[in-house]
Amino acid sequence: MTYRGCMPVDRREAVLESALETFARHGYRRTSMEAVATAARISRPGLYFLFDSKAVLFREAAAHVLGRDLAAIEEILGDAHAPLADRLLEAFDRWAGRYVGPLAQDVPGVLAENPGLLDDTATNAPAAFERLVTDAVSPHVVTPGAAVRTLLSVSVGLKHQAADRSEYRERFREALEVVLPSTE
Amino acid sequence: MTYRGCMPVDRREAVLESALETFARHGYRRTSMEAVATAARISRPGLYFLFDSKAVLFREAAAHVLGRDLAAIEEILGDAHAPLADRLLEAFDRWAGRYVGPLAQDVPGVLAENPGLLDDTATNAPAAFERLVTDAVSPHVVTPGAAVRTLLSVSVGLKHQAADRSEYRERFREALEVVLPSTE
DNA sequence: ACTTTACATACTAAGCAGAAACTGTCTAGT
DNA sequence: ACTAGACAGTTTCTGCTTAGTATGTAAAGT
Repeated sequence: MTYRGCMPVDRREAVLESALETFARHGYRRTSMEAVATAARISRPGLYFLFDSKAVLFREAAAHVLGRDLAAIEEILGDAHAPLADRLLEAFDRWAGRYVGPLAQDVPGVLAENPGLLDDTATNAPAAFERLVTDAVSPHVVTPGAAVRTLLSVSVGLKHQAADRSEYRERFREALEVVLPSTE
Repeated sequence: MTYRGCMPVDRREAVLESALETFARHGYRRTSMEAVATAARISRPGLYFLFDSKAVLFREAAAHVLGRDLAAIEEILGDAHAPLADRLLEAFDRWAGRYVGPLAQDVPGVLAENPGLLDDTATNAPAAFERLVTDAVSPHVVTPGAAVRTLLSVSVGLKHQAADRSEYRERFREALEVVLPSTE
């Protein structure tokens, strides 16, 4: 967006990513700016130089990471060469599967627990994801809306049922075979 | 089991049902034996006459209610006249849908929060439900296991997504249409 | 087959003061 | 374009005391 710095890779982005990681690990409230600064290898006043407050930092970190994920998902789904089921599996894995399991840090969790801190980008991200998936599914299925809503429910359910990411992927692939009747 | 009383309807059963209702409303820990006794319209020492301890009462209440539910579900699914989708909708509604929403008391919740208090009947109830559903689905579907596991994931997901029971039912019916390709 | 009353023991919730930690800011330095 | 250090004001945590409540048992009654 605007000019921000002199580093080869924008420093703000690196800080945003490590910040959300830290927030996700311990929760928003229990994560101190000191901890975020240490994880980003800068000083705490330096962190306040980059972001006006803890709330702003969290808001921007959430928007940044969700934006990245949605962009990656859009690219995955746009690759018309791959089979639809494969694209959907990778899209849902990126959206939800990678956050499944006790080892994974729960990014969606920390976002859900602090809805008041999020901006429109973050709030609308789930709807944006649903639209991306619907667009990808539409050409292949008779009732895309119902199919996508069902897949979203499966994903939410698996997030609670699956013990880890690989189980999420296995079970979601199975669901895709059930929901997409021999597409292709 | 042993001889228990003189009432036309076994008093223990009435107590068990009102007890689980009370436990579900406030949680196990925060429900006093006094509250259970009052809800059952007996005295607290009278409650101890019927059940040796609070833990035993909870265990038996859970087993009793789950047994009732599974019996009702078995009957619903066994009615071969009704279309499969209708039977499945009613079965899942009874198993999960009726507990969706802020007004509903969360029986599954209080069971999940106190796993150490449950006996085998209660612990095995989810597996028993899955078997009942699988048996009902098997004659109509090529991959019954996958279809049932998917429906279970949808149900878990909807429990978190749906605002109330009627939304659960609508969305689950939609999922049934997606999963069961024009059965019948 | 229960009820009422009562009791010992254990747990838990409430309040509260002191300690600690956190946020946001500032200054001085490089 | 930052770092180091420090500071005021506020929020959170900790340990403690005390009061309230819960469990399980028992006695006596109907």
